[in-house]
Amino acid sequence: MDVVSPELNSLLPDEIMDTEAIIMDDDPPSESPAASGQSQPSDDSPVPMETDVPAVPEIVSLCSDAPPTQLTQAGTTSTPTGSTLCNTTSATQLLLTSSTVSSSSLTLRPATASTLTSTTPKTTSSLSRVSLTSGGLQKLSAPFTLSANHQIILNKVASSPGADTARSQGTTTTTTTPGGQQFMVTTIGKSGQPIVLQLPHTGSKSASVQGLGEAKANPQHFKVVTVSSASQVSTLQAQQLKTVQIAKKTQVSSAGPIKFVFTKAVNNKGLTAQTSVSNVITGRVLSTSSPVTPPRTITLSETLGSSSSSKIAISPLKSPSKLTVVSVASQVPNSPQKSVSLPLNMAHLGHQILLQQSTATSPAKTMKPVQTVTVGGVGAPQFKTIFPLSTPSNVQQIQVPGSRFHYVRLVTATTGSSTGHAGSPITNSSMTAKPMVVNTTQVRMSVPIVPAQTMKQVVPKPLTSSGQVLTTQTQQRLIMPATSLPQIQPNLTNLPPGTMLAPAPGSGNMGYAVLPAQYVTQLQQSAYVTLASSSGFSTPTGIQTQARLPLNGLSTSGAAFRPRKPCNCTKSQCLKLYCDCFANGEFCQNCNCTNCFNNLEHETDRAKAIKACLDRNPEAFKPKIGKGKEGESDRRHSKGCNCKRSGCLKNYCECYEAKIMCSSTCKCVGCKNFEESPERKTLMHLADAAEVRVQQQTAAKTKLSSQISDLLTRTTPAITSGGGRMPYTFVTKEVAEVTCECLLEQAEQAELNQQPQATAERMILEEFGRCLMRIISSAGKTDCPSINC
DNA sequence: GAGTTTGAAACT
DNA sequence: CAGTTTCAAACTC
Repeated sequence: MDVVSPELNSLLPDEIMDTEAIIMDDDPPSESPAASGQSQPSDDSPVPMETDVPAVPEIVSLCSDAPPTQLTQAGTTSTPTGSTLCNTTSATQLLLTSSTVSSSSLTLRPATASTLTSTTPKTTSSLSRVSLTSGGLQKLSAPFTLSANHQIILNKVASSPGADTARSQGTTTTTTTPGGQQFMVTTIGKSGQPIVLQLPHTGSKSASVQGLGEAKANPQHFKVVTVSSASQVSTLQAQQLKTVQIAKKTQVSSAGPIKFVFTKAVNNKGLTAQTSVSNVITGRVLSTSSPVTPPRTITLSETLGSSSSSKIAISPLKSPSKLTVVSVASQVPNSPQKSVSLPLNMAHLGHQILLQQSTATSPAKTMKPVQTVTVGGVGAPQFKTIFPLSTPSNVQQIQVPGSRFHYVRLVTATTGSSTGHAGSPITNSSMTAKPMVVNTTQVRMSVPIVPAQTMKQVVPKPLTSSGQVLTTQTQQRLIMPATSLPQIQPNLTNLPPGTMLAPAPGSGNMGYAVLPAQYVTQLQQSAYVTLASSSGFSTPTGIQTQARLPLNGLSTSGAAFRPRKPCNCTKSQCLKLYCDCFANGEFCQNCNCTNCFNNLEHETDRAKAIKACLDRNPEAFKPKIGKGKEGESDRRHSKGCNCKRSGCLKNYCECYEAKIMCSSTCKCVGCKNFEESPERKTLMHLADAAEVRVQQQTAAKTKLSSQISDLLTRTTPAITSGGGRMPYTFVTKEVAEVTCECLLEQAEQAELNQQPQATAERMILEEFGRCLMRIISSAGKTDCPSINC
């Protein structure tokens, strides 16, 4: 069974791995009776991450739109398709992402998809259709408990008979459908906390129990994994966001594995009934791919009128892979727009997040383009990543002085109905399980990005039919790096800025492509984008459109970004910090390096290299030039230079190169890079003078160029018109004849006077000079200059 | 453009 | 942690 191993999970940060939020501790018994009966109060206070998201009561449900105090329709456990998670309480919403591949046996029909988010009683009936290939009964085993109200309670305390007892930190429950599908619910993190999944009522299906080992026999697998959490701390409240993902594993079908991403927002603190809920998916999608089919990622997200958004993420990769998807918000139609501030400190998280953002006023059926990108060279491992089709308006570039990176602020294109408030607590709209709205304008997200340049070595592959992204999501998404890379995991926060971990084929748990954020940006600008509308599921007005965007990022506005100097590495394979590209968390592109491994084709090696660098220096990928101590406004080198011979007045010195003074942190010898240094002042003056010279030269060139252009403009018509002719045009046949006569006359004079030959030649030349002068002088006077000897 | 210098990174 | 080696950029000619 391809499940996140406990060892791997144990490496995940607590912020991510903490599944406490799943527990419905705060849920009133009336709201989740089953949960109350099974759950255990958690003494562990959630570890809020450095975010500003107000806390929201933790609610885990498998479908939305449940009235605030009303339990949702309970169903059978037969929906490994994970179709619906009903939010039984107001606080937290489990965002379901379901996916399907059209070519696979796992087919999700529009009608089915529409029911995914339906919270109405119809959900139950429609869910039966939602079941992917198997509509059979589900087997539930301890600690998988099916409550009376059709809630699946995952008691972490209890261990599944078939499960490995060593998994003390979580339990895994496998549920198998009659059709052979198997879906596993595993809780990662702290034990003793049940997870309550409230399922819609399908009526005819009973739960059965199956051990973990049985899953292997099943051709298809669903993996529900509580992957990670992202908590955000605001001045008011803190919120933990967790993700439950279900990955469907097809055995040998043409379609690749299908990943179901369940997103759950975990609230640590209770909120008022009208507090909106924000969902953030920070989990990983565990998927396996068929060895034959190309990677395929399909994301389906939809929001119905009063339902929460559901998403399906299918990413059949060639090998077990992980994809972190962050769902920031969903929309709340038919309800007052409630905003949720989800500041995500990228630096803190060390992740790259693909922000999914909903438009506040758009109907639930509003589609947000989502980009699926397949990258990798020919024959190289292919990667699929879901990217939002971000409009330029959603990204604000931020210039950080001294930073070698460019930052962007993801901005929500909120509409007038959006009522986002900075720092405002989350207003709960989950009482009705409505999609949540995130005002990302408040997202304190700094994602270092890099100029979107054409990838020399890695070119996004055009999507084929298998690489489409179908989405009904109206949210902007952030893809967070997969957090399960053991080697990198301990230092996730120190990954290269904007790094995203993407699944890498054939590398098992190592299979991650550490994508520079800029690459994502580049992909966003260059990759083919498949636009799909969820309305195809919910409304007839929906359209599915595919738009091909230019592959070359240079053709986009992103090309205007800072061009990076190409490296010339020869021995480091561009996997050492010697390489500026690598040190900046960038892929090499348009470089002059040889034997370069700093690309997606060698993502495994690259990941190892990153890990090695982080092991040596956890700060390796952090900007060296940062803010000084508190009170110091000047930038300063975080580590300081160690110059010996340059006097810190050459670009060998990192301080000087960064145009900053050396500080006390420097260990340089003979430093002259300080404020009062006369050498430095001289250099500065020289530099200023040089700059002035350059400017003057530039201006002169510009002026000269302008004059030449003007001259050509003036003279060109003159040649044909006769006015203002070029000088040579005055040397007509007549003029030449006259001139020759003059010269001959001089020769005759010299001969008559018996002048020496030298004198004769001189006389002739002088006459020729005079003739030329006459020609020139008369050029501007008359059209037919007369030359007289 | 080739060769040298330099200092950070990597290694021991 | 210090000393040495490696490396690529900066610099010089």
